[in-house]
Amino acid sequence: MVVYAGQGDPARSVPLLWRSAEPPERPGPRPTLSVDLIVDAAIAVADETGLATLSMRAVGERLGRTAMALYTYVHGKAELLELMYDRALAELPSSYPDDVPWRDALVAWADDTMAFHLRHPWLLHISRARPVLGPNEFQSLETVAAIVRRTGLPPRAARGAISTLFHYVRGAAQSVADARSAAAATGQSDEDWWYSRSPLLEAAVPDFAARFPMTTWLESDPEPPPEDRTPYLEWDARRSFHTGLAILLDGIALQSR
Amino acid sequence: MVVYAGQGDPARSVPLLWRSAEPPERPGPRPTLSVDLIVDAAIAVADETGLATLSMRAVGERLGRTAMALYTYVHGKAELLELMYDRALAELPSSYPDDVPWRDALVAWADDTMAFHLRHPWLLHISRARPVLGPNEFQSLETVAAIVRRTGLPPRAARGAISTLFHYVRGAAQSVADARSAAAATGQSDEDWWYSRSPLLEAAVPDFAARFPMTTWLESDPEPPPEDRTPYLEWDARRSFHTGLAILLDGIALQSR
DNA sequence: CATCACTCCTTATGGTGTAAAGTGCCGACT
DNA sequence: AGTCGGCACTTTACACCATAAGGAGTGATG
Repeated sequence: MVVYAGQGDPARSVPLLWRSAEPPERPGPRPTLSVDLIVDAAIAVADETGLATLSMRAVGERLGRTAMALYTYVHGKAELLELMYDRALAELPSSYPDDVPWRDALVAWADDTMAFHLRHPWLLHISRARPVLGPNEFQSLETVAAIVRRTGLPPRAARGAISTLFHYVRGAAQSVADARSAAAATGQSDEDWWYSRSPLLEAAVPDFAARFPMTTWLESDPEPPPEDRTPYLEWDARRSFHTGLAILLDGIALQSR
Repeated sequence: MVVYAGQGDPARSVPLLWRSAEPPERPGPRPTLSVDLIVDAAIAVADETGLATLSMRAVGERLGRTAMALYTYVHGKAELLELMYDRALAELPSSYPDDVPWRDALVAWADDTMAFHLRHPWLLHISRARPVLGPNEFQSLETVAAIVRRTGLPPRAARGAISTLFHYVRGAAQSVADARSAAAATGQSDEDWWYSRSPLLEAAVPDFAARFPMTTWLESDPEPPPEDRTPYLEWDARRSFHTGLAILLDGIALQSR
């Protein structure tokens, strides 16, 4: 299951996102919570235990309230997710120096964006099909666009390049995040997991090398193992991140000439 | 929420995947279901209504049984998902002609893989962090590897290229699938959705052009609209799919020289 | 014919989002 | 000063979910 953004009531969520509505003084008890507090609590829950365990009850409990208390501030879980999404994006750097070559700037951007998604892996499970239209989402687009513009590409091609860059970085982050959370969920390291399965596989498919020659070829010439104790899958994903990015940037450079 | 593969009991799932266990003749009532029937029903449910509504109950009902009846054949939902995943992959072509240039073969592969994921968008929500180790998963790797090998890249670089290609295609498919399901979920076309939001955005952020100059620049020189009635987001995603792929293949070609 | 392994069912538990209604607070108006 | 009305927050309830536990019936084998 994946969560779709942009599903809240726009008349409510747009002002909330841009904080353009000042709550007037009104009769009744003073609110003891606020949208900001709730969004912060929800992000904390998602960071710590993942989107799957992000329930209205969990967020409420973290604030010493019941789940229903949140509905005064936020119309539902969908709206809360939009707010979380845009809020988290505020963490990203909003500009990169323009006295370095665009290529270096894009590598820095990719690294930052990768690290950001790994700090908040739940972001990867929020679909970007419908933009949230929040200030930080636009700012993040603004930031890459400023770099890509320096390639000299016209707007159309720049849009394509940006979308490809986003996909690439999100895909790579997804790999690493998945590797981590799979390890956490099963309590098995990549190696444990593999060692527990490979004998079974060999038993079930004795003629593996004959049946899958190309796969066998791919697995010849293995990587040297990582020096530190980084889990293999994660290490591999990170390593290939930069080589893949280089391919992509080569392509962009080629297009812009 | 996302689903992780490779979490079932390997001692059970590997033989199930490779169908290497023949059920012996036993006393008791004859089974009226089978793993195959269940997996087919589950795939049908997922294709029709999405992974979010794929419940054990729904699969059971489609077969005229209760949810619990399935547990005799399949240990749980996680195991069922692994089986669905590997089964679906059987649809992919298992080879591409080697008398065409590798570049054309990769474009054909990408198109097929894209179309495949759009036929079964729920596949995109099954994480590939831990491989399922099923026959069709290996076959799909085998198929790309056979093409990529013809670039002349050594195994290590080929692995990187393959992983980048997979990410790219899955990412692009994700965009299109998300656009579709967002439209279905909200009952709004992209245009409806945008038209309902843009006045609100303009009201909330009157100084948009000054505040986000690069974004404004990006949106100058808009694409000509699609001739047919394809929804905009989907049409845009499909169009940029091939230009992005071209960038990527340029990069691979560059690397292999 | 009795046994016994097996399929399938009913029931129950603890989780989810959120609708509906109840409680008590407190600023604003008379 | 007293009352009123609207709001924050709670409790309760409902319809779902996966699946554990245990019971009922089936049908080939001894």
